[in-house]
Order: sequence, then C-alpha cells, then structure tokens
Amino acid sequence: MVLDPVTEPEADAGLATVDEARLSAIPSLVRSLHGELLARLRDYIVEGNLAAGARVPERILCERFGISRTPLREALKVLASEGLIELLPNRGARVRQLGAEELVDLFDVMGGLEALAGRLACEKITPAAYDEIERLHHEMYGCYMRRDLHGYFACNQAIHDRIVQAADNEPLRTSYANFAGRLRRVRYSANLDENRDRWGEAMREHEEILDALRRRAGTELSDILFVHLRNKRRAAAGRETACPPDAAADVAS
Amino acid sequence: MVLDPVTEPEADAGLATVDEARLSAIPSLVRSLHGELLARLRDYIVEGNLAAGARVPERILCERFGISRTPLREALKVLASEGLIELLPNRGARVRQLGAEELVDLFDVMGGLEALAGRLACEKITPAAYDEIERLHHEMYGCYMRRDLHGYFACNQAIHDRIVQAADNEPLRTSYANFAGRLRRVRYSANLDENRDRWGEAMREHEEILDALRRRAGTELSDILFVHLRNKRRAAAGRETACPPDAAADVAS
DNA sequence: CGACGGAAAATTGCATTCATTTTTTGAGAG
DNA sequence: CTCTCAAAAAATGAATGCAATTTTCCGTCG
Repeated sequence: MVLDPVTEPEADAGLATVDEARLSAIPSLVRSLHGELLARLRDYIVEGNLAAGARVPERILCERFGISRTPLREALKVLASEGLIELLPNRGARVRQLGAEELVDLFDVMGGLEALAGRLACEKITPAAYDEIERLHHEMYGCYMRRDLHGYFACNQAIHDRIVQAADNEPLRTSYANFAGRLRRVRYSANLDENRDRWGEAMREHEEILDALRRRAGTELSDILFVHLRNKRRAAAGRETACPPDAAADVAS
Repeated sequence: MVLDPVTEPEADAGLATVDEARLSAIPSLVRSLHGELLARLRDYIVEGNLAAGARVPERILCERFGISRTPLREALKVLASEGLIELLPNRGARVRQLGAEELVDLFDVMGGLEALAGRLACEKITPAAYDEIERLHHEMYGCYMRRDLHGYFACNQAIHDRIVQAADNEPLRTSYANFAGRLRRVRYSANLDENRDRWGEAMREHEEILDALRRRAGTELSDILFVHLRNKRRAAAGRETACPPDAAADVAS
C-alpha cells in the first residue's frame, strides 16, 4: 500500500459540534448490532456451549448467529481482551482453560473488587438501598434457618450485587461483571449441604458485613468482604470443574 | 445467506491433543500481529495524538499504520471495551471524554486495585523484592530531600509498580495496566512544587506503606494504599486537563 | 443575513475474496 | 503395524468491495 506522508501525529482538530457533544454523553454502551452480537457470543461461551480449551470454530458460529466472519472476529478479539478466550496466532481462538492458580487469582481480584465496592458503598449508599440489603439479609437468614440452599444463594448473590450497585461506580461495575463472568464458567457451588460448617461461617460473616455496612465502617467492611471471598474460595477449592451446558453456576458462600 | 439447521448448542467435542494442551499453556498474550497493532494504537491514543472527544478517523489511521480497515476496526473494538474510546453506531469511534465524576471513579478503582495489590504483596512478596522496594523508597526520600520532583515521580511510580508485581496476580496486573492507561490520558501532575504540604504528606504516607509492607500487615497496607490514592486524587482534583501530544503524563503523589 | 433542504461526498458496517498458515489425510517406507 | 512425509483440505488473517447511513456542501427560501 502506498503511504503518503500523513498528517503529523499532532492532535487532530477536535471540533465537536453541539450535537456531537450531546451524543458523546451517551453511556457509551449504545445498544449496537455489534454489542448485541458480543453479548450473545459471550453468553454462548459463558454458558458452557464450548468445552474448556476447545477451539472456537468461526465457521460454525457464523452460521449459528447468521453473520459473516468479520463481526464475529471483532467480537472474538474483544472476548480475548476480557480474558474469556485466548487467541493463538494462526490457530484461532480457544476457550480459556482456567488452571487452579488462575482460579485463585481471579477469586482474589473479585475479593479486591468487592472490598472496594464495600468501602465505596459505605460512603455513598442511600438509606433506602441499605434497608433493601438489610431486608435481603434477613430473607437470607430465613433461607439459612430452613436450609433453603437455592433461596440462600439467590439472596447472597443479590446482596453482593446491591453492594456493588451501591458503590455507584461505573468502571467498578464493569470490571466486576467481567470477572464474575469469567468465574461463572466454573462450577464452584461449594456444596453447603455437605459443608455445614462453612455455611454457618458464611452466615456469620454476612452478619458482620451487614453490621459494618450499617455503621458505614468502610475500612472494616472492606476487610470483611475480602476475607469473606477468601473463605468462599477456600470452601470451593478443589471443586472447580467445567460448567455443563445447561446450568448457570451457583455462586456459593 | 442460507442457514442450515446447525449442530445443536451442546458442547462441541473438545479433544485437545498433547500439542494443543501445551500451546494452551502459553500466557495467552502471544505477540501476534494483531496484538502489536493494538498496542501501537493504544499508545497512539494514550499519548494524546487525538484530541479528547474527537473522532477516530479510520482512513487516516489505516494509512498511518499501513494496514487495512479490518484489523484497525478490530483494534478499535478492543479499545472500546477497555474504555479508552467509545463507539457510536454508524458514527465511528470517539476518544472518550473523561468528566470529573468519571475521573473520580477511575481513581477509586485504581485505589481499590492498589489496595488489593498491597494485601497480596504482603502474602507473596519475596525478601529480595521487598529489599528492592525499600531501596527505591530511600532513593525516593533522597529525591524528596533535595526537591528532585522528576526523580521522586519515577521512584514513586516504580514503588507502586513493584507492589503490583509482587502481588503476583496476572488478572490484577492486566486490570491495573488498563486503568492506569485510561488515567494516563489526563494530566494530573499535582504540582508538588506548589503544594509542599501534599508532598510531605505523600512522603509520610509512603513511610507508612513501607512500614506496613515490612511487617507484612496486609489489611493495614491495603487501607493505607487506598487512602493514599484518595489523597493523591484530592491533590490532583481540579487539575485534570487534556494531555498534550508530546509529554507522557507524570504520575504524582 | 441566517435558516432550511436536498444532493454529493465521505464514512461506517458488513460481506466477500485472497494469500498464507495450519491441520488433516493418505500413501509409502521401515 | 507404525512412523514419516508430502499433498489436499480447511481455517486463519487481512484486503477489498458494496450497501446503508451519516456528514458536508451549496443553492434556495424566508
């Protein structure tokens, strides 16, 4: 390709019209066709339709989603940057295989993000949002008392989600969702049925979480949440397996 | 396009050969052609060659980098997922404009990641790595005493980097680099020359950081680092401006 | 003089095509 | 029967082509 001497690498004139400025204010996640495909493909992989470590067959997926290779490959590049798949030069994409160490690392990052979320939530949470978490906590306690594992999981997830929401920090939300998605590919439903000790411990930790949040004790809550995630990881250790195609993974603790 | 009834969404057979397994073990960031372009384009934007909020002109960049639009667009999609640019349907990419609130949010996430890094570093750091940080700390103190701002910045950055490295957590490293890259687009060289109070305060905080790290006090270090970043943000508040094309931003504190 | 409207030009998004590399297949040798 | 090696087949990475949307430009009207 012939290459003209191009305009110098100095700043291109950024003359934004009023209209452009308005549109720039959009949360950037405009529901575009590309974003749609990206979400669908991500779900497709996260839900375990491709075996861990398996090739990601472009041709098949193109037919599966009714698109050509160009947008698909764009989506694959993004998923690779998210860490869900890996790209090997001239050999295409593979579903990322999570080793035990990587799993530990991801758990720690989740713990760090939750710790941050807790700290920020203490600063920004509204009384209404706190009340909602308190309600979920008591509902979760009810599930715990009557050994309703499924309900317990749902409440637990809801509480952690609300804390992240309460942190009111968009980049944090995005990162959190990213890492949660990566971990969702592994099944770590630390079977609390067979691990009553952990269940009771987790419940006690949640009491501490709620208490720290009530007192808006950011530093304390931050620490409790990190340790909480660490314990969750320990409880789930050794149980990581490939996620079957059907079920979304349960998040234990 | 005619669309045959495709193979069911059940798990594709993942028959990995020995060779495939070996290759899957590669850190996934294989220096591919695509990765190269991605890095160059990211640098191009981070270094401020495009005005904030300005369009990202595909044609020009294609000529600039000597490639066609396909790989460029793939790179743009990735950069959008990293939050560096934003994609508006049918109107291309814009360099992301960071408002004051977004800047605050990003700083907080950086603080959360550094807090996590500090905690993990306390668990995993080797004596040699600690000694290196201690050395850098004393070197930084020397810079502080003789008012060598540039040297101080360099040491400061090196120390924070070493802590992240010592955490020995690849996803953390990646996320940290991502957020650091986004923030690098803004100039927040909190001018410590005109802010002696902050400089002294930052120096004292670094004393605490080293002390906590020496004692491997993870929780404590975690808290100190977050507050340290908060204070850095406060000191830099109001000074955020678009980064000029020439200079890499100094990281203050 | 400024606003409005429509056609031309440019740009975007996606499909298709092409060169290169990898993977598979199969024939032949040991 | 297994291993080796070469050719065929498939897949990948990138360039080009094309329809659709957007942006620009200019003539006209108020």
